[in-house]
Amino acid sequence: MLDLKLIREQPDYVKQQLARFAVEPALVDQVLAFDEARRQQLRKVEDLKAQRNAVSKAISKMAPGPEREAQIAAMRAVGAEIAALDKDVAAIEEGQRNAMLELRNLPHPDVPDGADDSANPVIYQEGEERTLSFAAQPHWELAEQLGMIHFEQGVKLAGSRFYVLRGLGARLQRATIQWLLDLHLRQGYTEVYTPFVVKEQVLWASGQLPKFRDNLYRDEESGLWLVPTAEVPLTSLYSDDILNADQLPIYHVAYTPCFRKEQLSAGRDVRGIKRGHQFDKVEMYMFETPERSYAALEKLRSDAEECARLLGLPFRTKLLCTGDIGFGSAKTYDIEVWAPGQGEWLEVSSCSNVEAFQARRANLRYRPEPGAKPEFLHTLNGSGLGLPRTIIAIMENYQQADGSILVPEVLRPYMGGVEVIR
RNA sequence: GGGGAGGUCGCAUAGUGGCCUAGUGCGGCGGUUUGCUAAACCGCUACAGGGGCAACCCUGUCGAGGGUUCGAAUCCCUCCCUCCCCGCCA
Repeated sequence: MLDLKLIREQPDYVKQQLARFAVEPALVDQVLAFDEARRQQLRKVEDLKAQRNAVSKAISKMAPGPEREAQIAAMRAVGAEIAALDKDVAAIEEGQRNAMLELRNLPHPDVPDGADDSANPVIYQEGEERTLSFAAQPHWELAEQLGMIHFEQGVKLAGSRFYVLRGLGARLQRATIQWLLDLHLRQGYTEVYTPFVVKEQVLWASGQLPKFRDNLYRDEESGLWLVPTAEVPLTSLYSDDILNADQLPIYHVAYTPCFRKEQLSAGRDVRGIKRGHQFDKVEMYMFETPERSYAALEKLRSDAEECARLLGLPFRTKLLCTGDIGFGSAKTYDIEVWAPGQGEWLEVSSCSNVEAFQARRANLRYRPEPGAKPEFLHTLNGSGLGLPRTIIAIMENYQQADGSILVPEVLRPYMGGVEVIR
């Protein structure tokens, strides 16, 4: 959610920034109209309430009689008026909130204009788009030959875009998760294990709703939704709280499965495990002061890059342009690893500073100084890393001419010392 | 699933229709006093919204939402959560 005060005070600036995303300026005017109407009605109803409070108090001290009855009758009328105005105000506030929830975050000055992902500049790269000395196989062939992934069984259990990991395939994923978590602990994050289902409000807070409604699984009976990323529960960990400045920063890391319907990308990436309805991810999440949040974004990015580096995967980092950056984000880096079997760069991490966008939605504040007014804090999120794609890159980069796969050195202790999958 | 007890200010508690502008204690902050510390004493002690240049004033919030009433922490309804007892069970 954007700062209402900013919209009120600099509507033209807000419109101009939103125009970079082809957001209609009328949406901003709509918010302003609601705001004006709200204050107008509020003034009326609050005056009436003050009057009623004062007269009611006077009534309590009056002796029974016609004068008292007259005042009670008068207040009965005022009460009816208040009820009508209260209803009015509530409707206006709901309209305003709904309009506010539809507005995306404003971009950081660094964010370049661009139509789509092809306009994201590469700002850093380690390793290259290498080819192997033999004909590289895509991961779905390698994994099936080695018995690491069973695609048909996944379909049998849950339909298309589900798969079963087996043997060293399952173990490789578990080892990678474990290693990633341990790495992030060393980098200064506190591990968190959250529910994998959440209330609807939690999805509004992180900004998945309203935009991704069709991409989320939910249970009608309980009203609970399956998380599409750990970012969702992590955002609301401290919602409605007021944190003390000395508690900040808070850095969390969480492993969760992620559930996405992927209806929006039906037909894309149907082979292999690149895009499934269920996948695992290790996610980093930061709660920071506004002054430090951009320094924290650089740490987040560097911590995510370290994952790819230590796994020995060629990677590059892009700065997302206006055409590709997420709804809530002010600035986002994507980290991609090279997959020589498929011959493409795979996005394995997306590191974003959403500034106060989620904090406002989650009512998440901190007190800068003892006794000072609470302020919204900044939150950041970044994958570290997304599992299936990391596994794809490991399999495709570490494949041998004979179809076996070397286990990256850092993972071997987590694989019971297994060095080669064959 | 059944039965019972609860949810009040950071914590603990008081409050069964108007004396609540939510009291008291603890903790916390500031001050007085003081060689230093402590004690004692005094004051402050939430969040949101609206009005005003400002001092300040007003509105709302006692788990949430409705209702009754001139007036609700207090009465009624629904829901959520916590604790205890019983039953059932991966």
